[in-house]
Amino acid sequence: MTYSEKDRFYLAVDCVIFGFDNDKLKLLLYKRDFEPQKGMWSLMGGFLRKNETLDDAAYRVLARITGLRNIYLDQLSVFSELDRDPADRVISIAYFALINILDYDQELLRQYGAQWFTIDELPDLIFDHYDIVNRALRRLKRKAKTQPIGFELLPENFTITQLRNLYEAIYQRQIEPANFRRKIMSMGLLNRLPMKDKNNSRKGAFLYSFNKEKYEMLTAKGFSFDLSGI
Amino acid sequence: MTYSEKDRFYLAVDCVIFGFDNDKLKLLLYKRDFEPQKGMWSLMGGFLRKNETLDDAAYRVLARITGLRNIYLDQLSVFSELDRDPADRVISIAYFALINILDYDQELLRQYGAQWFTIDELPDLIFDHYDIVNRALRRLKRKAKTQPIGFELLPENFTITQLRNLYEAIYQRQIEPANFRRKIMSMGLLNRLPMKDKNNSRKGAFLYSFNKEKYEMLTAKGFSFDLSGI
DNA sequence: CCAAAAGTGTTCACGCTACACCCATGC
DNA sequence: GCATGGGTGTAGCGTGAACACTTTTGG
Repeated sequence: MTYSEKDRFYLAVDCVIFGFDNDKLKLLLYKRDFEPQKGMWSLMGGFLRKNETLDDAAYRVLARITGLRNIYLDQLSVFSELDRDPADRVISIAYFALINILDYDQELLRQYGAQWFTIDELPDLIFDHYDIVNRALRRLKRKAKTQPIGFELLPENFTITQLRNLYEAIYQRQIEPANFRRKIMSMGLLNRLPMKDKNNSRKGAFLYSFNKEKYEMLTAKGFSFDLSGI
Repeated sequence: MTYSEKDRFYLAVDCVIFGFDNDKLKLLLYKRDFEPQKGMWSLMGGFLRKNETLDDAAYRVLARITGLRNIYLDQLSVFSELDRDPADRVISIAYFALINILDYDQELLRQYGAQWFTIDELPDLIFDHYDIVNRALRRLKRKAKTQPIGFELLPENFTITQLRNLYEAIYQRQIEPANFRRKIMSMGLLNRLPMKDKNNSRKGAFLYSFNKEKYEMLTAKGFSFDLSGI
């Protein structure tokens, strides 16, 4: 081999999996099932294998715990501190994933000892996983302003109020309902459905779905999703 | 070792090195000095070693070609396609670096066959390095709006016009001089020096330096650098 | 005095903010 | 008919865009 004299390393992917439940942003964690630190809470992860890319590995890990494919997944960054894993040198590529919390496979979660935690009530995590989560949160906040990734966290159909609650959870502050509604509607990316959700009011709130095709069409024409001024 | 049955991989860092020369954004490339593709233009790179972090490796690579330390350096992303390097599976962590083009060590550059290229007149590059450059450019455009990284590309002292030329090069469009000046001055991050630069006008333009201490102080108080509305 | 770049003033339009107000409906 | 969340109207303010204008000084 050309590079045979060079060092080689173990590579892992670790996934920060976000979900949104009513009005709280949540994180999916699981109890690590091998040494070291077996039994501690951890991000869902796994080692990279010879014949897959890092994205492949991340999707594999996610599918294993959630049973889901076609999840929103984004590479976050690499963590390579020498002693981040006390057992051996492992370089971790962190990913962050957004999933609709209602979609996951309950049975799989139980099997893996996985659990959803509210973002500001996290347990202790192994290694540098807490740093990774913080970085993922920063990334989520940044990206949610300029890309329509929020919809990945909601069910197919949602009310404007639900959407606003999601952004309030991400940015941890109140958003003026009237202005938020106008802003999001003015982009013309939501399809209004003929049904109303009457769980929260007598009047009922219209349900909407995100028009991904229109978003892609507009994006190709130079449109940019932008909620920075909310 | 705990993980002995797992696969291990070669890891490389590749650095996208930006510089700014008068009114053009430039990239530092070098002629690859080992097989495969020896003699082709390439990003400056190297393999990760056992006892260093990825950041260490990137600084080592940069110091080798430029002779500089204390360079602005930022992790970009990981490239792990199976066949990106035809010789063997190598996973590359791309970095992007910003340097003041006047600072570099000419002798080292000559020694390594390195050369500055204008960003829109790049030669053919090995492997996926062109993709890496494109990603770095996008990152630079994004980051320059919300962080004062432009100053890394300029000499210690600069005129407002030079600063504007830099942003025009990054965003590849004209910026209204009057509005740019007001915007940048309103942040209060520039120290005006008692000297004028008379190279470009009879009247002369005041030189300024970036007040990093003040930036950090303001940032701690919640201030955000923001040129998004330029 | 004049050219040419540095730097200032001013108007306009647009978009966010804040808050008042109307709407629909189950009880 | 009234309480409740859904949804609309609107005045005011801040800021970017555009461009006219003033300043400085070497030739």
